[in-house]
Amino acid sequence: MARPQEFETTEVLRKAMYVFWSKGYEAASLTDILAATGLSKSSLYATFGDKRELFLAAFDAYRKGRMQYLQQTLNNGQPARQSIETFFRQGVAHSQDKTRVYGCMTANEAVELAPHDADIQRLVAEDFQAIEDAFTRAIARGQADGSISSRQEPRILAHFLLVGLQGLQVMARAKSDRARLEDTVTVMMAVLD
Amino acid sequence: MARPQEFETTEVLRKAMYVFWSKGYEAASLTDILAATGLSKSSLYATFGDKRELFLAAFDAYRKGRMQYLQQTLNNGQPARQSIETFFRQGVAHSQDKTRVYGCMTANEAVELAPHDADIQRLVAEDFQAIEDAFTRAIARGQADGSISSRQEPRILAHFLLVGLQGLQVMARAKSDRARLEDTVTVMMAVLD
DNA sequence: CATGATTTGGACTGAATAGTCCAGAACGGA
DNA sequence: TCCGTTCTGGACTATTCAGTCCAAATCATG
Repeated sequence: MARPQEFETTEVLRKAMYVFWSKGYEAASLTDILAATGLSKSSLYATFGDKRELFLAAFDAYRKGRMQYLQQTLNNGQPARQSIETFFRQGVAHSQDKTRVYGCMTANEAVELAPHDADIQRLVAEDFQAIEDAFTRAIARGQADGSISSRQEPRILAHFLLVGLQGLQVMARAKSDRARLEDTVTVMMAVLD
Repeated sequence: MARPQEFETTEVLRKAMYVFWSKGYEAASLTDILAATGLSKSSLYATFGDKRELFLAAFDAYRKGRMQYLQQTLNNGQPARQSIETFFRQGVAHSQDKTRVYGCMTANEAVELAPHDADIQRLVAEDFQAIEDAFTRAIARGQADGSISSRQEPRILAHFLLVGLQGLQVMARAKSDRARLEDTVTVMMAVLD
């Protein structure tokens, strides 16, 4: 029974997320975020609280979106090995798309904030764990469907893929050469044989 | 024929490097650096120029020191495979040492600065290239001395190790579990077989 | 059309930031 | 001892930062 909000909360959060993802927490000023979202300071503070709270909401949105994409790709109906390879190949392709943000926000925050912020460290660890779990399930499936011939424990292979993924994200963020990243994905996939 | 400096330039640079390495460029304030080095503002500005110049000098010192350590470890007289494994095992061990800075400064700057700073991007790329080159030489040596049985191109294996190294550095910076990192090193080394 | 709840823009604050500058201390050389 | 050069501490500036606050605009409801 009063004036309605002039913006879509989730849309604004998505735009703020891109700013944090692209620039990092410290380098993303409120001015940047206001410009990207088009909100006024009062609206932003009323809706999301302070910068840290906004960041936590944005990081949460990032992780949710990413996990959904990961799950979807790993369960796309193909044999597990191909699903995994598709995920990595698409990641490398995205890393060359100039319209996208380079790298992975979780890896960025692992580097920028985790060492000095216990809350972030926990969130990052949870996200790493979730990625590892998803890989673990995919690998177990691949060992069952015959697409993965390695008999190594799925969890160990999954952690290896997680580490490789983070490495690729760092390289991608530094705008590394695509062909080399592709070669490395090939080497990584061969570990599953 | 005048008053001498009261500090050792290289020692001060080393201390400043640790601040940047630990906190990142943005989060490392001049106040932090002055406290860590014990210098006054005038001395710091007179000796190193502004914050960016100081950072570049510190980053340079980091890369030099790190490359020296890498070369030394990769050429420690053992068969190449063991040299490489020693390098990774020591890296994981260091990542658990609370008196040390977590992670790798090059990986940190790849994440924080490279996407928006062409100079840093170039320095990071050069450093990655230098690491890859060192791995390439070690792998070629290992294929010659029989310790590495994979006949895959040394450069491709080297880039794989580089990506794995960056991934381990990210995980280490987020204080990941040591046992899992060790398992992943084992998987990575198996790629050389 | 009037009321009242809610949003919004923008002025404002206090703290922290990088960087400048200079007066005076400190010291080597004569 | 004195001179001249260099170093050093700290005051100072201008800017940017996150965050607060309130008056005015806005809109659903009656």
